[in-house]
Order: sequence, then structure tokens, then C-alpha cells
Amino acid sequence: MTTPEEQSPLWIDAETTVAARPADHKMELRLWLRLLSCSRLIENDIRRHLNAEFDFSLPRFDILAQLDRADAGLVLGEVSKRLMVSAGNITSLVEGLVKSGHITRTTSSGDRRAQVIRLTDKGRREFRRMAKVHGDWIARYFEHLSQKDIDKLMDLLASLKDSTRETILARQQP
Amino acid sequence: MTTPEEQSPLWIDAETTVAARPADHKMELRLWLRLLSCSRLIENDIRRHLNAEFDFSLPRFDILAQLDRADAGLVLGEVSKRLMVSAGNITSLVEGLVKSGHITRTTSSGDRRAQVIRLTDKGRREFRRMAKVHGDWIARYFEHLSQKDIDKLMDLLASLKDSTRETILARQQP
DNA sequence: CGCCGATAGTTTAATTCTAAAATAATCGCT
DNA sequence: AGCGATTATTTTAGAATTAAACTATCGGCG
Repeated sequence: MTTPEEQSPLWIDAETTVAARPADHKMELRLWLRLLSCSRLIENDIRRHLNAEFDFSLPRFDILAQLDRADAGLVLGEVSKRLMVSAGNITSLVEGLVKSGHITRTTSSGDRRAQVIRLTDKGRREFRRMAKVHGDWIARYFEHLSQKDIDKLMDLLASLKDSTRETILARQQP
Repeated sequence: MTTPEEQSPLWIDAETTVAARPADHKMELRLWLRLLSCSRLIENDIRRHLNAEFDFSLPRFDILAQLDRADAGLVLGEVSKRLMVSAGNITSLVEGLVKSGHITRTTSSGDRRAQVIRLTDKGRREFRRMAKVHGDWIARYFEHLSQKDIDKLMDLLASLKDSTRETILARQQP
């Protein structure tokens, strides 16, 4: 409680835990920034590749990727949720993908508010072609990590995702 | 090294390593998607908060954050590099921050091409006020993780960043 | 049935972002 | 000194993004 911070005071005992430290949160901030920079580094590189080699944008690719796993198609809201982007954003991307012939869009039979989108044959063909190369790029970002590190990272990120979700939820219902 | 992937084919022996496996790269792809979703989850939440509580945008906040650590100010290119966003993007954000009185911008004395930006008193004051709360938000995303997990995650993300950089560099010079 | 709150999408306005071309200044050489 | 390559930034055109207001539909309940 009375503890000075980041200078690593050696006299901190085992009871002086995270919660008991003063609220500087320097460690967590650094962790977040590190996470963000990994993410941007990779995302930017993927975007550049996709543009350069296939003349295709990353958000468009992301939508096709969601659809490739969903044979029955997906409702727009579901796509929005999975990609974690706003609903309004999906509308125009979908419009473009319909126009370019990669997907179809139909009103759900059960619910006339809902729009279901599906890959066309062309869409699936082109997505698969890109996805093959895309998988190779991705794997290379991790190629200097051991399998053990990769497994551990998987675990930790799963925990982080859970932790974050919980935190966000908790704040919405006090 | 010997780890089977998610279908757990028990017959894969110890020699069937990453390199020897067929090039599906499923594991790496999942890892990347998990990293991305942690990142977006947190980033979106921070953005919402900053907007709701301070009526300030995340990219603007990010620029102030860089400047708060740099008393001598920063050259635009350096800001662009650190935030990993394109140079053209910085130009207009800086313009806005100058207009709102949070930063100043002067031509570098040594190099008339370069523009140096610095926090104004107002900018520093307002940034610090926001940063205090911001630090608290961030810490909460990690609050369900042990200190050990946080440390491990720090390590692994550092390795990943290195690995990724190496991969990206290697591709540019064959 | 008929209203009412919730849900699915779209629209709108404004911001953020990128890639690529243009501008301007510096640096390294000869 | 001056030329050519490099570097720092700006401009441009267009895509992606969000929040918030709006429209249409659904589902439940009196």
C-alpha cells in the first residue's frame, strides 16, 4: 500500500501483490502496448500482401473467411459480431462483395429483417486460392517460436480473452 | 514439438514436427485470430471509454501518449513509425491537435524538412488526466490473470514481435 | 387484435486510414 | 558547386470505420 513503484524495491514481500500496489499499472500498460504492436505489425503485413498479390482488401478477405466455414451462410449481425466491427461497416462491404460476385445475399425466410450472405462458387474458389498462400504467410510470423511457446501463447491469449470479456461485462452490470 | 493439433491424431509420432506436417498451418492461423480478437476487444473498449468519458478519440490520445514521454518532442516520421500508421494519416491528426491547442508544431532547426511536435501545457495536463483513468481500465483487462501469466505473456509477445520482424525483414532481402 | 419494446439492418456524417504521387530539403559524391 | 538518390512530409483519392439516428420487422402481452 505504501509501496513505491517501478524501481523494483527488493523488500517487497510475497503479500505485496498486484492489488496492493499503488495504481500506476505500468506493467499492464506495457503488456497492452506490446500486444497491440504485435497485432498491428502482422495485420499491416497481411494487408500489404493481400493487396500486392491478389489486389484484395483485408476486410473483404475477412468476410469471405467467415463465410467459408459457414455453409448455410451467415446473418449480417453474426458477421459483424465475429469480426468485431460495427454493423454499419458490414453493410457497405457486403454490398461491394455482392457487386463483385463473391457472395450472394438473401432475406432470411424466417425473419424478414435478417439478411443471409453466402459464398458464390467464384467467391469460394477465389477465397481458397488466397487462403492457401495466406496460411503460409501467417505461419512464417511464428516460425522462430518453439511449438511449446506457441502452445503457451494460445493458452494465455485464451485466458486474456476470457479475462477481458469478464471485465467488460462486469462493468455493464454493476 | 510432439504436439498433435486440434484433431489430436494419436498416431503422429515425435518426428512429425511442424516442418514435416502438411502445410495447413491451422494452428498458427488460430493463434493469429486469437491474438487479433484480444487486440480488437481491448482496443474497441478503450475507444468507447475515451469517447464516452473524455470525448477524445483514440488516435488523438495515442499521439499525445507518445509525446508525453518525449520532452524534446518528436518528429512526425517517428510518431508514424511508433504508432505503426501511415505518414499521411499523422498529418491530419496533428493538424487537428494543433488546432485544439494540445500540441505545437515547429520546423526542426537542423532539418527544414522535418516537423517537430510537442505537448503544450494544456495538452500535457489533459493527457495526464485521461491517462490516469486509462491506466486503470487497462489493468482491469488483465485482472483475472496471475502475475506469472502476465510475465509469461510479456516474454512471449516480445519473442513474437522479434520473430515477426525477422520474418518481414527476411522477405524484403532475399 | 393492436400496441410496445427489442432486434436487424441501413443511412448519414464525420473521422481515420492507406497507398501512391507530388513537393521539398538534405546528403553523398565527384 | 552541383547532380542524383534519399528522406520527410503533404496531398489526393478512395476505402474502411464508428456512432447515432432511422426504418422495418418481430414477439410478447393485455
